[in-house]
Amino acid sequence: MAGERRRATAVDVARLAGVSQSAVSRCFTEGASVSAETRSRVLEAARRLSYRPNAIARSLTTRRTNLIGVVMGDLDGPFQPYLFETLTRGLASRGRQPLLVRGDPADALDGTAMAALDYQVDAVVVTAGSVSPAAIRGLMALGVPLLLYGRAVEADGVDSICCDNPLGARLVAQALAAAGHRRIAYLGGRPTAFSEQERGSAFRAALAELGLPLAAAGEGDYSYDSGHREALRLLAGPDRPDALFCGNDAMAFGALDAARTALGLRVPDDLSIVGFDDVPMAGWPSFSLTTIRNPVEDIVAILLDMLERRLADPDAPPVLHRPPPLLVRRGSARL
Amino acid sequence: MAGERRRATAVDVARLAGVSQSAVSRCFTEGASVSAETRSRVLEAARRLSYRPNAIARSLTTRRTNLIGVVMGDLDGPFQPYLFETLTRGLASRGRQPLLVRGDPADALDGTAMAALDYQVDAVVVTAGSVSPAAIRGLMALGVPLLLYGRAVEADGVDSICCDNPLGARLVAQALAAAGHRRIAYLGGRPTAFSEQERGSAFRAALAELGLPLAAAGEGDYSYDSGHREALRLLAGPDRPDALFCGNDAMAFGALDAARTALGLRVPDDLSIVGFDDVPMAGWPSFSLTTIRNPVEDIVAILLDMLERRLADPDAPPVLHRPPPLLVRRGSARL
DNA sequence: AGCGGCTTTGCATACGCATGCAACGGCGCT
DNA sequence: AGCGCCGTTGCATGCGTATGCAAAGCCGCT
Repeated sequence: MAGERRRATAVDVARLAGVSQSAVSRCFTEGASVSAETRSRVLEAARRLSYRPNAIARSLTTRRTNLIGVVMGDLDGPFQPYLFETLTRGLASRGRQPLLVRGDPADALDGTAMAALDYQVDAVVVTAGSVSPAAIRGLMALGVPLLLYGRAVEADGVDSICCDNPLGARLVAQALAAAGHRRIAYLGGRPTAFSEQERGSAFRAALAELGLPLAAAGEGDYSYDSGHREALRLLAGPDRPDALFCGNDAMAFGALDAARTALGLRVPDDLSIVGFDDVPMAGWPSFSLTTIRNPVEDIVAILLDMLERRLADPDAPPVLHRPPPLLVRRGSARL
Repeated sequence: MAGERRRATAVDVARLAGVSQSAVSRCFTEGASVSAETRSRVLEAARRLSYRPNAIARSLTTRRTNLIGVVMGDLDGPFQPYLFETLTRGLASRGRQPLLVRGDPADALDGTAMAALDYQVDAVVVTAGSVSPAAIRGLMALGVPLLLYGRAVEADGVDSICCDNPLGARLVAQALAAAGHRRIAYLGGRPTAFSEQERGSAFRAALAELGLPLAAAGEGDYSYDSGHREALRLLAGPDRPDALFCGNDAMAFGALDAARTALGLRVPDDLSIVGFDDVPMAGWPSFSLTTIRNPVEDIVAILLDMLERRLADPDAPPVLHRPPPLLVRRGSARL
């Protein structure tokens, strides 16, 4: 019963059920022509042999693996796991298998990573924030549908969805200005990240439009540690900023800890801190982080629809979605 | 160049290079017999056609997919992503592809989850904390090597590795008692989880040995929210505990927030809080959580060795590892 | 009874690759 | 020159499944 050395094949089932291998195959193929009696005989035989169709062999003839390559970077911060969780659940619920492709280190996709694509994935979804443009081109050259999350690219057969970063940055600038902050600082993430490029430049532009200078600027890497470190630097000087906008929540948490614990500042009385993403942790009382909500669930839902559409018609025109983010007011900013 | 409708096959490469398909295959097979000249001609042709061997087709004949099924539950807490990250990196570095199998809901593996196993994974690694014993048996019946993380099971062809939970729980009990705590409470995780069963009973036993009563007990589900909720309940009564041991870090964070923010308690002066796992966040100043270190990196390293060993010899005797955890003293407990 | 149309079935083949086997060629040896 | 050996190559086949095609069976109809 347990631990057969060799898994049963369709031929084994066919023999047991007294039918041809084709008949067995048809019993496991949606919409194939089989009589009710044959089907039940076959299914019974299959059950007795614990037979399940070999997805690998099947995909060889159908030219569909049902595998979706998911390119992602580190799961270090709180955001990536949240996104990954949502995405893989969604894929599973649509009957697709996520196949992990590790990215990030050096922003390039090395051999090990690309090896995953040898499994003939039906499509590739890129969620890693900083995959180099060269790597993206490499993926495009693969001749496989490509879905990009978190960046906007215009190219044939490439769909992308990316929260409206500039809008999010503007919302923060306007809210801070309206609340009377005058010495506003910005802590950016990894400069190679698309989201950083959009958020940083839009925030600067919005401040300029409002007639406010940028009091100080730091460069982190989207990690808690970098947020902590840069906040210490930005807040140490004489003209301490009265507000700090961080490129993501993880850095905002680091900044929050630095401000309160290391510098003894009161948040939001002495300093307003605003993040970006609204990860689940942002709502924890320890942080109560005011932030921009990156509507992950909505985005993933749309992404999955885009995926199905693209799989159904590889030649469909490329699509770009930019869902709007939202300012979530909690306790870390005086707004 | 970009976006060929059909990927090049070994036959295409063979034609271009003027050799047989076998020769092409051998050029991509480690240790096969090919002359230097043929190899370079073939590799050049392969490059021009962007040819990469089809891993699916290859596995059909080699009977090895290089895919490792990874059964995991939610990535909600801080621990699972940390573990998953470490594990998938390790797998990738050994040239293996993780194929995700979603578990948890109802502790069972539903059809969608099992479908992943139709891809002929070479082995299955279970990391989900609460997969029902029935589901485990189902996996064993698959006839595929099974590696269990976080639980101990004795069965042929099943290896397991699991941090020494009883030892961890004892360390906490002893440290709390030695520091003079007398009203010690315990907040357990999901009762169906193996780790909870070990931690809970060992903690109770250790307290009893030390001659201390269990001041109060709560039942959470390993989530931050449940930690918050149960802490409020446990700490509300008249004889407030002076120490609280939580079944994992996530619940400890929730308890910490509840104690400090909602109840206005000073930690560790009014109340000591100890967690289990030592996730990266535990070191953040906001929490500075005293906790038991679950040596994830070491465990994954051992797990990967066990995996290789098992793949090399499916009939090797089963192995059980119980690496010892360690008490990490930070600021959340008066020890 | 005879016929056309529909459903069900099996046969044969293809999917892309790895590999056993035999054939071939070059080499050093006697 | 003749022999045997080894490195290299191609041929043929098999992995487990899906599917086009034709044969077979069944039905209701005239």
